[in-house]
Formats: sequence, C-alpha cells, structure tokens
Amino acid sequence: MAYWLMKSEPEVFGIQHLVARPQQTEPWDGVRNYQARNMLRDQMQPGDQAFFYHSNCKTPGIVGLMEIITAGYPDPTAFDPQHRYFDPKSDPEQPRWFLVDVRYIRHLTRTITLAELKSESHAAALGDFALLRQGNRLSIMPVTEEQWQHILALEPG
DNA sequence: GCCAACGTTGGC
DNA sequence: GCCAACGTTGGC
Repeated sequence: MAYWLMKSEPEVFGIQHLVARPQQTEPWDGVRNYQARNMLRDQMQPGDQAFFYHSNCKTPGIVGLMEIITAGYPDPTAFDPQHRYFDPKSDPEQPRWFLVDVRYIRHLTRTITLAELKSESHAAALGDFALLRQGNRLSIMPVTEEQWQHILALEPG
C-alpha cells in the first residue's frame, strides 16, 4: 500500500464536498498534468491512502484522509464537450487522462498547514518532499511512509 | 490581487 | 528540436 497527497481548491471541491457525496466517494476528475496522470494511471491502487490538501485558499494545508478505492481508469470528463474539463485532443480509443475514485476516511482534528510543514522541513524531518519544493505545482504526489507517519504525528498539536 | 514558477503550445 | 509566448497554479 502506498501513500499520496492530493490537492484541491476548497472552493471548487473541498473535503466538505466529499463528505456530502453519496457513499462519501468521488471520482477525482480533471487532472490535466502528465506527471500526475502517470501516477493515477500506473501507480495508485485500491487500499492506498491519501492526504486531502486544500490549496489556493487562506490557509493551505492537509485537512483529512482519503482511501483510494479504484485503480486508474479513463477520465470521462475529457470526452464531454459540455464539461469544463473537456479536452478536444483526447481520444476515447486512446485515453489521455485518468482518474481514481476516492473515499472519505476522516478529517484531521486540525489542519496541518503548509507553513507548519515548511518549518518542520527546516528540521529536515520530512526529507525530500514534493510539496515543499519551490514552485511545486503537482496536484498529486507520492508520500513516503516515513513522511506519512511524521505528518500524522503532528496532528495532536 | 500580485506575481514567480512552471507546463504547454506552436512558429520556425 | 529550440525557445518565446502564453496560460495556469498557488502561495502570499
């Protein structure tokens, strides 16, 4: 089992939207970056877990935990001309964009903020972590087990 | 709202 | 294949 971090803007799709879904599951659609696509398509597996990260908001940070419940499969929004994630160059015969379904596990008892993780990183506790690299824009990234445990250990405050 | 960092596009 | 222009991301 592997660990991941998945970003979303809370005003577009936040953890509160996931909680409100039937079965508290959701297809994580709209990823249009090849590096993230490769992880969705080739690496993510049912049973993996992910941090839900709120980006582009007042207090960016990790707000909850999710489970990956499907392997990657083609993102149908890429084929729908009416959809905001439509990609006219995508081809159902040779899908370009993929997604996984995710399920809510729980909120963290508090938000573990980016600022806090950055200060932790100064202690080198997290090692090389994509989230903390300058200018990082990946919306899905791997998290090592060590990083996962370290971040969860921050939760009690 | 600003803007640096980054990925993608397309002319050549 | 290079690279300038462009659009987007996302912290601040």
